[in-house]
Formats: sequence, structure tokens, C-alpha cells
Amino acid sequence: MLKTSRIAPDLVAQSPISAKQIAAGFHALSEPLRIQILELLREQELCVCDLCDRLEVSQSKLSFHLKTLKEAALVRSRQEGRWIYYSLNLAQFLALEQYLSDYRRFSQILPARPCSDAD
Amino acid sequence: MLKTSRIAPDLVAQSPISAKQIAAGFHALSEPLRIQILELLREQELCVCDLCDRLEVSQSKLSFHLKTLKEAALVRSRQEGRWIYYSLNLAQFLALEQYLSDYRRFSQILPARPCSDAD
DNA sequence: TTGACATATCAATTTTTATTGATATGATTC
DNA sequence: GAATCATATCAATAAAAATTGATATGTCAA
Repeated sequence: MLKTSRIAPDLVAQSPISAKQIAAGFHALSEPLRIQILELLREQELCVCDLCDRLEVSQSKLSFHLKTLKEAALVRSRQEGRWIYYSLNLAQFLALEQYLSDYRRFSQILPARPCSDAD
Repeated sequence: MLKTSRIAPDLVAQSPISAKQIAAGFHALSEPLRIQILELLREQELCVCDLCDRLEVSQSKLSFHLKTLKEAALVRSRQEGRWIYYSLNLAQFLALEQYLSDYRRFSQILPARPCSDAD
């Protein structure tokens, strides 16, 4: 059985996510650099300059991808003085996870029917 | 608490998925028409001509997107006479779902640290 | 074995996304 | 307020993905 941990209280009871948000979310997850960014943010909140250093990419490039991630709601940002800290928005990860799990849980997978015999 | 159903026996114990497969999977999920295809396949296995009819899209276009989905292992195909039936590959949905759930389950989310103070 | 059908593939084009370098914005320090 | 630093945005270009129409491949039925 899948080892599913309990879900933290601040992650439950999200409003239903739109198809557009779903697509944006998966799109944001489909780029290697963005995945690297997310992996780093798993460990801790980071400011843009730290991400630049660790990933060895230009600031402008990073800014572009952070924007994509933020628009997809996968990350949040927070300003502190002149730094802007980025962190994961786990609620959105959960929303995408649940979208996928619905396939597994609610798909019928009927046996084949003769083609063009559909209702 | 999340209502997680038991996982069917044929879905467990997958070999670890590569980063490339993850990215390809999410990329395949990031396009509206491909999402529509998957939604239709949730209900039943379908041949290309049925999908064409239902989605009102050209055969060549559909073929292109089906290839993307297949390369991402989200769907399978099976030939029967001159028809090719497509169906969901739920194991891959599960793999992506688990990739996402690891974020939720194993991310630390430490409080901010002063920028550039990293080890 | 010919003709019709289902699907895949290809080449050309269009559209979308990403990269780059330069500049703008806004906060901080002197 | 001038200089500096962190970050965002912009315009131009490059690269990747999608669309289209045409053609190829393989199956079936007559």
C-alpha cells in the first residue's frame, strides 16, 4: 500500500483548481532548470542571488523561470529588504497530485469496443 | 485526511523513474488538447478515428499529440486489425503522482536565513 | 490485386517558449 | 541625494513545439 503521510492542515480544503491552472502547473514542471529550482527550494527558502550562485545561471534567466513557477503557483515570494525569498507552495503541489490521482482512482478502463460502434 | 484508495496490484513496485521521463510526463500533461485526449481515455479505450470525431481535430494533429503522450508513457496503444486503440497507462500517472507527493512529504521548508549566509 | 480505409510520418510554416544583454525599479548605505 | 545592490522587465534573437497539407505504410474487403 502507498505510504501516504497525513496532510498538513494548511494544505487541505483548497478550492477546485481550474483546467488552466492545471496546465500551467504541469507546464512549469516540464523544464529541467525549473525542476532544479524546485529541488533546491525543497530544502529551504532561497533568495534569487543564492539560486543564481547555486545553479550558475544568469539572473535574468532565473528571473524568467521564477516568474513561470510563480504564475503556476508552485512557488511564492516574499520580500525582505532588498532580497526576495522564494519558497514552495505545497498546496499547489497537492492540487496537481490530486488531479493525477483522480485518473488512477476514477478511470474505468473498459475493454475495447469495436471501433465506430460508440453510442 | 486525503481519501487515498488502495493501489491496484499492477501499479505498484515500478522501477524509479528518470528525471527525463518526469519532465516528458509533465510536458505531455501541459497541453489542453492532450488533456482532453486523456479525459476521454479515462472512460474507455479509443481508436484514433473515434478521438478525431469526438475532438473534431485533424488526424495528423491527433497523431502528433498521441505520439507525445505515448513517448511520455502516459498512454499505450494496441493494434487490432486496421485500428489502433489507445488507453491510459495508469502506472505512469502513479509515478508522476508520487514524484509530486515527495515534495509534500519530504520538503523541509525552513525559515528564511539571511541571504548569502549559506554554508 | 486493386481499392478503400486507418494511421503514421514528413516537410514547410507558424506559434510558443527560452535566452541574452541592456536597462529600469526600488531598497539600502554612505 | 548619489552610489550600490537585488531583482524585474524589455527588445531582439534563438530554439523548441505545434499546425497543416501531402504522402507513405499497412490492413482489410471485394
